[in-house]
Amino acid sequence: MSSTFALVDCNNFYVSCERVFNPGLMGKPVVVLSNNDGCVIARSNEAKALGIPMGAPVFKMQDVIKAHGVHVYSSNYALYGDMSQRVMEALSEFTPDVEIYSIDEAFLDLSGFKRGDLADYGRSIWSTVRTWTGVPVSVGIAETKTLAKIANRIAKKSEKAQGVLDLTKSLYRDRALAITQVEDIWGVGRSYATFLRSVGINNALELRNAPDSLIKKKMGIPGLRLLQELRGVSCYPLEQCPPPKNEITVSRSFKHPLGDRADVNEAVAAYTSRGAEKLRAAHREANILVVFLMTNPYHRESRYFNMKTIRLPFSTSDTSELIRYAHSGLDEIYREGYRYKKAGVIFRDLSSDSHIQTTLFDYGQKETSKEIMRAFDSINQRFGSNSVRYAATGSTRNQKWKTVRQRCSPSYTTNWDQLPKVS
DNA sequence: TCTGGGGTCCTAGGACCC
DNA sequence: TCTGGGGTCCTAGGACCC
Repeated sequence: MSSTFALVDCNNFYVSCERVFNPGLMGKPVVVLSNNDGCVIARSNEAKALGIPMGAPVFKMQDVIKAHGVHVYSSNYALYGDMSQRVMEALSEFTPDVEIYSIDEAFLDLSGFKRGDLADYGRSIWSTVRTWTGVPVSVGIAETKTLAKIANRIAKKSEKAQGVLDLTKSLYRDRALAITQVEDIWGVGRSYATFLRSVGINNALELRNAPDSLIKKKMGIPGLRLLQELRGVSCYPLEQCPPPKNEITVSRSFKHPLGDRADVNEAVAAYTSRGAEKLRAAHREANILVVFLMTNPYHRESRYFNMKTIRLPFSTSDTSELIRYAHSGLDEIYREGYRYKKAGVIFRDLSSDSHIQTTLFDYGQKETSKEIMRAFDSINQRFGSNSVRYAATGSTRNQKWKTVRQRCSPSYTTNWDQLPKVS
């Protein structure tokens, strides 16, 4: 039996979240910025129409923003994360087989459903999510995830589709593929798109009909899978419980470059501490710690990048231990005389925290460390993150490396003090 | 002056071992 | 003259996704 997937994707998600709590933004150009208010990472349709590209540095867009009164927001992840949960809960009403693919997208397995009813079902999903959460979505339905992506994209853009497109009827499929340019296909990025165009493949239909050997040569196994998916043969099944993480990264750019070792030390300690929290939340421990450091890559002169990989003697998620290793790695890569723009830590080769892998002598110590970490996490959970912190992360008043968010909306749904007020 | 963050998968090449 | 073959582990880098 062939499979059927629906892809439900929130329209301009971050902007839509802002609009739910500030309806005055409806119909107006709105953008949401990345950390440090650096780049544009979400745009309303009106902002797209003004030619503001995805990822554009905001300082380059100042003229357009001023001229058209574009509303600008810092990203408010507490709000978006919470809204995302509400959307996903609404989706789970329609089938238990939901894969949360990203903060604003989910795949639904609709394989058991009758073909003729799919579009109606899609419309029902569309209106339910909108009514329950206020967030507009698009729904694409097809035999594979890749085709569902294509259907979704057309559903979002076409007036006629009204937010829902069912491609399981082969009548429409070839036409849909023909109007989908190669760079808009899931799995085709800039470099593959350039290659495909260079061999005369310009849209998804031409790609589907291309010879396997040609694609395999340049795009490898993933390329072959892509061909199969376009032909309606599903290669990517629904993944409901995501496999355990293999890697955890915490890194940030600094608003202003740092030339002082003490500041970089603090930042690295803070990122390590956050990473250790993520490890414990995922019930994982790290065997490898990587610390890295870089100057501003957009500035040609005096560029520096370096990283140090450290294999830990045994796996751990203990904050103070990890900070010690991160600092010792930093010792080896830190060079005086540079102004650093970004640093980070990566935990690799993660193992489960359920088995204790250490020497007999360390056993008692390990138990103590685990208890301290449990207490640390539960205090922060109860009283808000950073209620207790490690001294190495510096005094909050002087953290020069701290990310800046100057135009942030309130945490309407996750903070009692910031609930929306109706007057 | 001002340019995000966090992931995954795949491939190639070197070191090392038997 | 003729200089093996294969496996594993690691790292780096490239490609993609949101």
